[in-house]
Amino acid sequence: MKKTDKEPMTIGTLAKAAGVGVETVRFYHRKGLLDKPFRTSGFRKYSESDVRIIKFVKRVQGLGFSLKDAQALLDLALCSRETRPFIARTCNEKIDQIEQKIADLNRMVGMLREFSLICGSEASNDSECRLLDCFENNWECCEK
Amino acid sequence: MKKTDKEPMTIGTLAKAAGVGVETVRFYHRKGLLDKPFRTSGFRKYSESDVRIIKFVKRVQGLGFSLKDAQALLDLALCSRETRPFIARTCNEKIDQIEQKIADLNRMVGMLREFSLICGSEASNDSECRLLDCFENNWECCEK
DNA sequence: CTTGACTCCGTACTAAGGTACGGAGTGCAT
DNA sequence: ATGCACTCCGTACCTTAGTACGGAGTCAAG
Repeated sequence: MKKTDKEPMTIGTLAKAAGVGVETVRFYHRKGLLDKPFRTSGFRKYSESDVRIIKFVKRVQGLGFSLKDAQALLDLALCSRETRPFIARTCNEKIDQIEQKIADLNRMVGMLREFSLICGSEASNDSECRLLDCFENNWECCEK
Repeated sequence: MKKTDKEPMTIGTLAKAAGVGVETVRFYHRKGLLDKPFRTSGFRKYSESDVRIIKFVKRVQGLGFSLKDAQALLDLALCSRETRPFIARTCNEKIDQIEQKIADLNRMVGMLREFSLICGSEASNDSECRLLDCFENNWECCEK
């Protein structure tokens, strides 16, 4: 165990480690995504776990979820006998949400593939092909 | 062919048909998602194809894409010999993007399931289990 | 030929998620 | 002990994607 690993960071170091701006960290405090930090003479002090929280948030966000969603996921992070039922329910809701999204994205990819095959290939003729029409026909377009 | 199908609509009729507000239609004009419409004595006149464009945009948006993305998709909506290579490339980029997102979401669901199993079940002990840790370890958490 | 619903336009506002500014205090290296 | 980088705080500003406002013009039914 190296001593340097456990040394508290200032906001700038944290921001750099997490790949965000200092202002973003302050913003996350305002939004309650990060707890009120310890301070030494006014300066906020952070640990590795704060880096992890920010990276987590950024990842969740990158998948198309809001900060509020990220917060909900963070909130179910710790389990105990009391929180278990709530956690189970929240997890299942999240899972349903995500699976819905996956299904939509899969339909979207299928449609794009179809479109690419028909409209992007040299073999195709000059007939107009509208992406729009594909969407309309329940994503089962371009068949003819 | 019924005559009524081809009658031009006013902005309010279009908005209702597409399930958006009148102001949204005007906004889409400003953003260039809808072309400058024909006008009869000042009033914009729309056709069914405008309804389709708006529905398309809304659908694409619902999948987590921006209006800019929607516009790009609209732009490649018509294919011809000249546009084919560009269309194929754009489609494939989009497909890659989406598949990446799907893969991430699948990992996310897997992790949530695991978490739900371990932390949400009555059988589990009181040990701390952090969703965060799961995310960190390449989403292959909670195995033990 | 009036009345009510609809449309016109520019401008302002909202909410989310930051990003920037500016004056003051702090910490540390020279 | 003096700089310079870093931090503090509140406030203002930015973008995206709309939503609302308000005064004026228009259409169409009675």
